[in-house]
This record gives sequence, structure tokens and C-alpha cells, in this order.
Amino acid sequence: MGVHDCELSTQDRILNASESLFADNGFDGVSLRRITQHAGVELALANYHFGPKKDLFLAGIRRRADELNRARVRALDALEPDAEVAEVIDAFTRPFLEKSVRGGPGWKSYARLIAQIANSPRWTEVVMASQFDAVATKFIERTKLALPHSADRNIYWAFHFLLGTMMMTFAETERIDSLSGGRCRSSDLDTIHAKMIPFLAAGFLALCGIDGVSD
Amino acid sequence: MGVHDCELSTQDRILNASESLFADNGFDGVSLRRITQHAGVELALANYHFGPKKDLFLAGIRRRADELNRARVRALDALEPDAEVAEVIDAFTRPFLEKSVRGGPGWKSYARLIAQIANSPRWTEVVMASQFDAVATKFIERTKLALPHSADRNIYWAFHFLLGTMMMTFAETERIDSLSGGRCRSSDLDTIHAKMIPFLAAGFLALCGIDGVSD
DNA sequence: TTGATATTTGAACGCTCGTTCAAAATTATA
DNA sequence: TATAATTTTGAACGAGCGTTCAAATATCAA
Repeated sequence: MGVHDCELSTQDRILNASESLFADNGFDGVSLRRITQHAGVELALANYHFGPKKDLFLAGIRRRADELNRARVRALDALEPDAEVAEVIDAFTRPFLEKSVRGGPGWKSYARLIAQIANSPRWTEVVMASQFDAVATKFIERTKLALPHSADRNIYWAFHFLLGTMMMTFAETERIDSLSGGRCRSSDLDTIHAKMIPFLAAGFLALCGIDGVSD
Repeated sequence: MGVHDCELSTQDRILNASESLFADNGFDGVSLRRITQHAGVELALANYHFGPKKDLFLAGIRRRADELNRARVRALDALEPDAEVAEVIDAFTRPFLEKSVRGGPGWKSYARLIAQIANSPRWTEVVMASQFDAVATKFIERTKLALPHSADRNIYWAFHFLLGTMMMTFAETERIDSLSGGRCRSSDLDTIHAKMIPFLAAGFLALCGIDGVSD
């Protein structure tokens, strides 16, 4: 049990432990015994407070997703009416950046967890559809305002590409660190984000701009 | 046991079954009993032919990765000396597209598997570093030729963004299908790829072009 | 303080897991 | 055909799994 968890409630300790273990090992790669041991509580307490293992898994995700979605909606609503696409992308991605860099270790776990879930057929439906579609639709509608000449389909696909880039980046798998011989560091998220925005904005303009790809 | 596997060797049947089951459920979400049952062979044969479960998992990945890497190297070597960045991106991504669309169901499983592995701290190192770094370096070196004014770091990051987009796209999680109300279909990979290339090429140019992001 | 409610404990349930192994069956070699 | 090597079989091993539950403890209301 971590020294920082001494004053937390039993439920928060279990939630924190499960979050980091699930992020590193996946749903089936962690046992409730490891979670409760890591949290410094008895095994049966996980079931008492959260029910089955699956519900504990989802509860941890929901806690972060709710907060992140609120921040995203706030940022998207705060945009000027004539905001360019780069600003819309920034409004959608910056809350994730802020929480990941300055929100504590739990948010790093969440970023890794979401990247796995998004590519896991078993969880995409139940997690993503309920936790993510509302703010995704909001982003797309706002992007349509910034790119009024685009076919809807191209905006959907551009958003899809954005998701892959964003999740891989915030997951910080450190693959790029060794590939670049140490010249790039996944942990330097502020710098990466500053490069990601123009990269994605140019992609959106090429696909959805005034002379973008047909269809 | 699938009707198409009737003439396959025991090892190939186990490999095929493990591939599809691992892709859907992850390493810890599948038991050797399910795999051998799905393959129509006895449990102990998995261990006899492949050793521990982890080795079976890696053997299935290696089989696909080796073939895909050869196709990628071939496509990159066939590029004209003055090829633009869009052509370099196409050379790197099209082999994956071709196998995924016209290579049979095993390649669809592989695409889902790779997307999970790339975001799983447990496997990135052992799988990616050994199976992927060589061709990744080749792509980056070839991209430097097409974008000679760019700082190396920006090309590394652009490649990182490309990977996220590519893996999410080929994994076909079908999230975009429901989000777009059926207007976009993950299974239409040829169409998606035709949109992904200009999207990514524009990103590379914005980040690594003659007036790209500083650094 | 007393009684009701909420939480924690420790043990146990039935089950599935990866792995092992000797014996049987098959295939290859001479 | 006889012999050796390879492959397949069926059963078993100990270990860990998610979940359950009655008893013990702690917390709170009256």
C-alpha cells in the first residue's frame, strides 16, 4: 500500500490500485487478490464495495471519464464562433494533456487504459459508447462549423485518425524513445502536443478543407 | 474446428486458432484449452509444439510480422529517388492494407492484435523492438530524403502519429460506424486508406516541411 | 447506553488455469 | 519387417481464480 493512500477511503484505495494494475496488465491480467493486496485491504472488500470484477473495472474508468468529459465540453463551449480547426482540436485534446501531465499518476494509468480499451473488441462497445460518444459528437459538430465545405464523412474519418494519434501519444508507451535513440521522449507531453496540433490540423484541412479529398 | 483447416498441420491449426482468440480476448483472456479446442486438437499439443503459452503467442505474431515486414521493405526499396512523402507513407502502409483486405481472416486478427500490443506495456518491448524497429528505421530514413529540411525529431514524432492512426484504422474496431450513424464503415479499408494518405501526408508536411514547426 | 446499520474479516466454495508425463499411436529409417 | 524417432493421447498436478457467507467489528442514531 502506497504511503500517499493512508487517509483515503477503502473504495478509493481499491479504485486507485485497480486503475494502475489494470492499465499495466489488462482486465484478465490482474486478480482481485493482487488489487486488494496492493490497496492494503481484504479481498472480500472489493466485492462488497463494487460487486463483480467487471464493475470495479468500469467504475475506475467512469471516475476519470466523467471528469475528462466535463473538461472537454467546457473547452469546446468556450471556443469563439469563428475558431479555426486547430483551436477545435486543441480544445478537445488539451484537457487530456493537462490531466495527464499535471493530474497525478492516476491519469497516466487512465491514458494507458483507454488506449488498450479502444483497441479491445471486448470493451469498446460498453465503455466507449457510453462514456465517449456524447463529447465526440460535440467535437464533430464544432468541427463542421470550422470546416463548412467538407463532406460529413471526411470529418468522421479525420476524427477517427485524430483518436488514434491522440491515444497512442498519451499512452506514453515509450516506443519512440528507443527508436529515436533517445532524441524523443514520450514523457515530454507538452512538447509533443505542440507538434500534434499542427500535424492534425493540417490533416483535417487536407481531408476536409475547401479543396479537400472528394466525397 | 473450422472446415477450412482440415488439411492443415497441427501446428498451423493451433497457430490459427490462437491468433483469432488472442486478438479478440488478449493474452490473459484466452486459455490453452479454448485454443486447442477451437483448433480441434488435444490440449497437450500446444505445449509440445510451442512450449509455454507466451511462446505460442509470440510465434503467431512472428509469422505475420515477418511476412508484413518483407512486403514493407520491398515497397520502400521500390520507391523512386524523388518520391514525395505521400508515396513513402503509401509504401509503408499499403502492404498492411493489402494483407488486411485481401489476405484472409488471419490478417484481420493480426491487425487487431498489433493494435492491442502496441498499447500494452507488457508486450511493446519484446514484440515491437524485435519485430518492427528495423522497418520503422527504414521508413524514417526514406522520409528524411523526401523532407530534407526537417529536424529529425519532428520526423520521429510524425511517424509516431502515423502509427497511431494506422493501427487504429486497420484494427477495425467499428467505433466510427455507430458514431457516424452508419455513414462510415470501418470495413471499407480501401476507401479509408485513400483518405488516410493525404491526411497523414499533410501532417508530415506541416510538421516536417520547409516551413514546418520549429525544433 | 442501547440497538440498528454498515463495514471488515477470514475462511471456504467450486472451478479453470498452465504445465507435466508416461503410455499409446503414428511415422520415418534401415 | 524391425527399430528408432516423432507425435498424440488422456489424465493428473498444484496453484490461483472470482465469488460467497457467516461471524466479528466498527459506526452511527435514538
